[in-house]
Amino acid sequence: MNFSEKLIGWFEKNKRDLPWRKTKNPYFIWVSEIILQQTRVEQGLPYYKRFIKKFPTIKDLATAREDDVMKQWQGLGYYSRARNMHCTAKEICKSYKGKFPEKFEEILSLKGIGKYTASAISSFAFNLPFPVVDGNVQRVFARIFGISDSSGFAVAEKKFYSLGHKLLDKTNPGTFNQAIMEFGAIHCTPLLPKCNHCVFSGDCFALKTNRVKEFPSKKIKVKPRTRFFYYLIIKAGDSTFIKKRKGNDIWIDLYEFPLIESAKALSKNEILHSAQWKNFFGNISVKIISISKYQKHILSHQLINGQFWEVEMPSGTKIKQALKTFQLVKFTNLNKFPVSRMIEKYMVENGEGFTKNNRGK
DNA sequence: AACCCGGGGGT
DNA sequence: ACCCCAGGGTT
Repeated sequence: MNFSEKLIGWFEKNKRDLPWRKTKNPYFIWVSEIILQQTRVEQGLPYYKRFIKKFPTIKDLATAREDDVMKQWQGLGYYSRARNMHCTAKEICKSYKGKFPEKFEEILSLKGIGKYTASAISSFAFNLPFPVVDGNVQRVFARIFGISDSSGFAVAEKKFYSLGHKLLDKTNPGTFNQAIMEFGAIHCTPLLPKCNHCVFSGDCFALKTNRVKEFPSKKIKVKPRTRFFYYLIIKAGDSTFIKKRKGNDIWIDLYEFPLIESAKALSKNEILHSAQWKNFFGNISVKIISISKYQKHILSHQLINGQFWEVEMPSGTKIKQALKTFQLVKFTNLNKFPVSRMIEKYMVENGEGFTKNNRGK
């Protein structure tokens, strides 16, 4: 048996029953691939079901409001994925009459679709012979063939794609690609791979040399940056101020409360005398209703300490220019706006009229 | 080529 | 505390 026969033999016995494996609709496959980038199947599955129900066709997605698209993504992370999908849906309507392109180069040219996703869609939906190389495939290849180059670098990438092209079953690329990723995801796992009963046990370099733990070689990780976010929940009757995040930072296009940010922890006094506080309130005396404990919010690359201040401005206060750049929104309407997990968690526990995003189970 | 972008779950 | 995940865009 060759590589592909062993692999697909294993796949047919062990594959999971997943909704995107039952369709050839390139739009559904695209949605699933984007959701599953850097995201586990169990976490992405409810989002996938909700997303294609809310936006059943490319046109539905293209004509949706940005806030509605972001709301569907709320809590998933890497929000540029949602922005890029929205943009690409519009592009497909404009340049391809709403029909998903069927050529690899066309698919690859779309925003948010790189080499991996273009290969996945091409092979799954159109049975084109492009090998997928994701984290799973790299781990499987690294172990079986003893590739010690650190993944993420050009040399390693060339070796992985070269192997992929060589081993790919050209008569059935879609099944081969799904099989090798599934094999990495549930058999040749990062920790505790099931080497004692493996179809490649006779071929695997790492196993034969008793060096499974050394493959794939680890990449150097960056030290996360620490930040302190002080969010002001300003009570103005039954309303409060929010604004969409912009710029070149995390959580772009999600909404948040007026924010005082610092690279180090600030005391209550430091906040009350900060330039940012004065920018919002000037010298008027604001009533502080409550100050929450720090909420630690961990991202892969940042550690954010969030603190929520509930404050009330004296009635009849003239609103400073800084606050005029915000939207005044009723507490009961906060649910309509996509927010980060950190804000969602706080509001679910303490906010008025805010319920958890319905993301299934 | 290096850096940036979230969040969750496993160990 | 550390690991990893069906990666892609920007600089």
